[in-house]
Amino acid sequence: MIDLKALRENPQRFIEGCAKKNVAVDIDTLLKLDAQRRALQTQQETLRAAQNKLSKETGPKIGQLMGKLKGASDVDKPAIQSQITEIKSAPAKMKDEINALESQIAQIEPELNAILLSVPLPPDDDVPVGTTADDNVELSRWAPDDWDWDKSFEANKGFKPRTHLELCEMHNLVDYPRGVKIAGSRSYILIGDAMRLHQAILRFAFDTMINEHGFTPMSVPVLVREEAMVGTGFFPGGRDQAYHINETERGGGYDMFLTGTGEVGLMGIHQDEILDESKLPLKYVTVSTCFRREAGAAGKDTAGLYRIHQFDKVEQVIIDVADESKSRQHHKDMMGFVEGLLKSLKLPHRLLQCCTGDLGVKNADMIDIECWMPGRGDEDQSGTPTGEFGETHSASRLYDYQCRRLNMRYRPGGEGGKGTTTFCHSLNNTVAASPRILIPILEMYQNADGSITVPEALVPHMNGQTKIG
RNA sequence: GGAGCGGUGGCAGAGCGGUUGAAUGCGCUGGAUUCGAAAUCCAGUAUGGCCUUCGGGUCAUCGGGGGUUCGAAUCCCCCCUGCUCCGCCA
Repeated sequence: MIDLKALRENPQRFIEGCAKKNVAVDIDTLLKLDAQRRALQTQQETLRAAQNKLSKETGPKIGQLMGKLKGASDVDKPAIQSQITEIKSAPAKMKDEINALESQIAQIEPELNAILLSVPLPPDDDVPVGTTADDNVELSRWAPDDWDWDKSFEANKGFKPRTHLELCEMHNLVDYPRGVKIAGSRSYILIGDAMRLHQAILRFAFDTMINEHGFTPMSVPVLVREEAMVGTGFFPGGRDQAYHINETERGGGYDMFLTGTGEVGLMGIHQDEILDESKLPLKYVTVSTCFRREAGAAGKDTAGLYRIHQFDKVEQVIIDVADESKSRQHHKDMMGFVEGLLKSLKLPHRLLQCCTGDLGVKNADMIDIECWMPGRGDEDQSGTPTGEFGETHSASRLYDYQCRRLNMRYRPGGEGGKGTTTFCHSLNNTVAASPRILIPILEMYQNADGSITVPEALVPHMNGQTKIG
């Protein structure tokens, strides 16, 4: 959520932000509703103040008269009674006026809040303006010494690549038909060494974050309330993408949603809290199962392990003080952790600066990390795929957008400090999402005979196994 | 699933229809005392919104929502949540 005050002071910044992000939000209506509400609120509060003052005076009077009434003779009672009625009538009349104003405010608020929640965080000025993923800009790329970007897979390795689909079939690593039988389209079953490899990469990524980068490991809920989805910024915009469990109809007090990323659980931990500044930054890592409906992706990436409804992901999150330069540094650090991981796996990859149109509502900046996947992309004349980058990671810098929604704050100056409470900044980045990351691993580590070498870094997590097939 | 008891400020914990935004204690901040410290004493110490001539004013908030009342932390209803006991399951 953006700061309504900031919007009032500089609406142009947000209007431009919407344009850059290619998001249509009616800022004018929002400002109009906000002005209306404030005017009504001021009126109402003035009346309330008068009412409060009055009832402070009438309270004791009524008490006195009530006492009198008890001891009064039947002759005097009606007179006292009418006095009480009269005293009561003045605040009662004000109450009607206040209620009328309140119902006017209540009429405005739902629309105002709905618009406010959908106003995107303006992108940072150094994010290139663009409309689609085609406008994203490559920042850098890395490959091990034995990989030449200018050459095809075959020229690099001396044999034609098999796609991960072919490799999985060859070694009986994935069972799609049975996955679909159980759970419908985009479902799969990882078998044997594929499941071991899946667990190995997750464990390797998780351990690296904990042991080398000082992140605190967490297990968080993946089945959450709507509040957590709204708080983290996935709702209302991404409602279609989440699985919805209708508990209300079954007698529950609220519905539940399956999270599409561990970010929701991690960020939800400190919702509504005022954090101790001396304990910041908080660095959390989780491994969790992620659920995505992939609505609107019909027909896209239907084959293989690329776009699936359920997967597991190691996710990192950093929560720190509201300081742009610190946020920027964390962002770099978090990408550095991932690059370190990919380098130790010897996976060719690149950093891709997402353009404004590809950022999503909640990010000021987002950088994707894409791994080279030899089995993707167009085919050459001989029917061999020419390879393509595929997104495997996404690093987001959100400033206070998420923490404002989550009401997550800290007090500058520490406990007992004099500063006013301030919304924290938050960032998140994938560490490893599997099985998608298995695609580049299987394809890059395949040998001429179709066997797959286990990446050295993962061997310890595969009980010493060095080869598949 | 049934029964009972709870949810109050950073924490602990009173209040159970009328100057109670809330006693008291702890913690924290400032000051006094001291060569310094401990101890003691004094003062201050919730969050958010709106208005502001920037001195302040004002409204809301005692788990959440609704209701009763001139007036609700306090009474009623619904929901969330914690604990204890019983049942059920592992």
